[in-house]
Amino acid sequence: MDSETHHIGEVAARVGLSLRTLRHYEEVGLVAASGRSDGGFRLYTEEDIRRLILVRTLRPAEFSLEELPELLQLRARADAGTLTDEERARLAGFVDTATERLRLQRERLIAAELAVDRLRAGLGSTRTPVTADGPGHP
Amino acid sequence: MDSETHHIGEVAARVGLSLRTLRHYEEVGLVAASGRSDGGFRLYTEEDIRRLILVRTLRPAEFSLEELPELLQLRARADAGTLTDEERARLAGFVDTATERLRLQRERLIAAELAVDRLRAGLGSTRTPVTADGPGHP
DNA sequence: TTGCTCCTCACGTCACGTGAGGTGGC
DNA sequence: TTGCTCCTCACGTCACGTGAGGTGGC
Repeated sequence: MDSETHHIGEVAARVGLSLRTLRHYEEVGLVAASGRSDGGFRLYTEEDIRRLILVRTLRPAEFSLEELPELLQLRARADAGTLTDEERARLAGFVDTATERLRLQRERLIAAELAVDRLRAGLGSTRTPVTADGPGHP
Repeated sequence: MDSETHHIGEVAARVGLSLRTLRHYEEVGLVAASGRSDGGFRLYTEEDIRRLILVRTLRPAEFSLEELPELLQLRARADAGTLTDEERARLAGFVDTATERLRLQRERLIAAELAVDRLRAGLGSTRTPVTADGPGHP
């Protein structure tokens, strides 16, 4: 069961990452396709895809591709209920770091939205070199 | 008036960018210090600093350092009320692009926050390798 | 005069993008 | 057999980080 596999193009489209990004994730040992076809095509399982989605989802927390494997491993062990005290502390550290970074991102996002709103407002003041007639070409 | 200038260290601290970033922005022609001391120290005016803050604020909209000068120029002309129709259209394009990107960022941020919340929840289930006694070494 | 701040190279890094040239699969 | 998809190099890019070696300013 669960022998359903998928080619890289389909996976890239589904998870919203580029082919190059998927290959890069494999190069650096973050997410590898579980198998290969006889011809050498990468074959991704649904499990692989879930891992890719989790990685993509966590990216705004700005973890490097190098530290994500440990985080994913800790998460798996947490789900399995097999965390040691030390691992629990490590995972808590990741969560704290992520939380703080996301808080910062939210602040910056709000500031950026405000700035763009002001830009749009500046656009609104239709003040093309004012001649006798207003704007609006009938 | 307004002859108040500031050294790069003070500016970096105020705007929350690194020294290297400020120098890089000057290298690529995005924001240059208006002056230099006799000894060659960069001297930033309050106007320079406002420009830096605007750049930093707009960064979540993912404009490249190369396209920001045009955007800032258009904004200045919008404020001055001297936009041509073509410039107004360009600026509107920037605003639309920015708006869409920020919308995406917000979506991703929310997804990331949820994922981190789930990670934290996984931490909560205190289930260290269950022997007869619970956790907590006295 | 002592530090702390600043300077200019210039190479390194991270996360991919972008062809170049070649093959697999329905 | 024709395309479309995939493959592996391998160099390029963007936005800086990180010393190395040297000087300015209160």
